[in-house]
Amino acid sequence: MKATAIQDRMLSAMHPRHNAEPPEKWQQRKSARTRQRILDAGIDCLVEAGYAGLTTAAVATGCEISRGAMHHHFATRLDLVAAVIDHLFYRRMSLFLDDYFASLGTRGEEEIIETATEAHWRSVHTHEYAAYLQLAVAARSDEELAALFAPAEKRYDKVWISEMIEAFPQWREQWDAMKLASDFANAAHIGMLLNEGVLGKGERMAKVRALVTQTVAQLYGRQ
Amino acid sequence: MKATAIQDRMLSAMHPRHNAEPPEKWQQRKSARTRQRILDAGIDCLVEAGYAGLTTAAVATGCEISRGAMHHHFATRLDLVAAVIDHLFYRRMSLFLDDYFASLGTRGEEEIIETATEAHWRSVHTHEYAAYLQLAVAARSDEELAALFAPAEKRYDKVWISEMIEAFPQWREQWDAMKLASDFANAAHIGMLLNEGVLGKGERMAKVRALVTQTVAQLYGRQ
DNA sequence: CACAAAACCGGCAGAGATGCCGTTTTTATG
DNA sequence: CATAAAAACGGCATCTCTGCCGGTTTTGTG
Repeated sequence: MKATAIQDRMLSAMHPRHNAEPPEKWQQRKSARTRQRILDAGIDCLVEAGYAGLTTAAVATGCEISRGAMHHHFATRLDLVAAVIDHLFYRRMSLFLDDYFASLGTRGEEEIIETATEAHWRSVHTHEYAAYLQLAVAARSDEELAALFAPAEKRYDKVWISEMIEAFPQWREQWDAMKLASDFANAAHIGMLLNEGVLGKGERMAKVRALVTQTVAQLYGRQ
Repeated sequence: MKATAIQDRMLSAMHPRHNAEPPEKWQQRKSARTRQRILDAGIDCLVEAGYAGLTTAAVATGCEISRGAMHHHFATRLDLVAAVIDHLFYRRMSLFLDDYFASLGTRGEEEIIETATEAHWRSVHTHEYAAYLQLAVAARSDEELAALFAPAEKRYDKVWISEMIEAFPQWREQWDAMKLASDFANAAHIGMLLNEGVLGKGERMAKVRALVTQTVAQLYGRQ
């Protein structure tokens, strides 16, 4: 299906080895598997204990390897952080695309904007997004982290925009509106997530959500 | 002027001793002054090094007192954190009100919504808001902190809503729109702040800002 | 002025994280 | 099977933060 092609292209742009064939030797596969487990554990650490909790010790414990093995894959904490960041953006995009394309099939073409907006709102509630939030805020007060995080974030944005344009060539006249709608929904949904403690998950939040969705729809000239 | 009355009422609701007269004895005044310096240094620490950087040692260094004196005022780190949270919300509201009422005078009554929205956008860029953001995100992965932060946040929200209503009794028919607009602008502006790394400070951000302001205005039936 | 109380000082041990390194186990190669 | 290379292991010194505590200086009181 076409969705897969778009997904592959976007994910390849996010991660060079996205659709590379797995290595032949068992040793290399094992190493890659361990590396993945480390990165997944890193995301867990971020969600459960924040950026300060992303320690080499905690990650090693989290995926049940020794600190020695940890050090074999990532010599310093910052090496680990850099790898976690890449892994995180890749997974974030991957998960969103899976959910979006899956939900596309269940609704009509005329509801595509609502579908996309709702998928984005769901994506904000994922494990991966929680980890992203921790990094984004930590990067505001940690130059070392910011030096790694800012470029990754910009790359994610670039891939997002360029592929959004390629995915909807028929909406050429609305590309500007599309970009603005994306920026707007993105900002609004982060803010709503952060204010969930005050807004709750009931009617008060629903009203804000409805307003955001409606504003997005208006940008596309709908009502 | 009337502004001062509203400000006093709101700030009193945020802080019991808002307009209490300063203590007579020099010792108590000195103690209170030191306490203030500690809390201000705590906010600085949050901004510069995040919640993990809000350490007793760093704060003591920041306001040039000994760790002993620090311990005299706040026995444990958590005591300090609790006090910083209260201080922070108080200052956040205080700064916003100062800015808002000051800018009210410079513009016409018919631009009151734009004035308020712009004041809020400015408030998001303050030192205090940066510290708030660090706490809000840290609280998502730290139960001890959340136990202190969540109630403070809810109290701030409660004061905000009730006083917003008292401040604009003539808009009785629009209270619901007012609350929604407040929630919406709040969420949007946080999100925009967090995405500043991607949106930048130029035209791209300006477009989102304009969209938010326009959406708020529409809620009040304007446009 | 004497005495008490408050405010402030700096050192100590414990806990946890970091980076480093020598060693052992597992897998690949000739 | 022998040997090399990769992967995983766990201990060590160091650093920082924490909580605690005995001692000192400054301010208040009779």
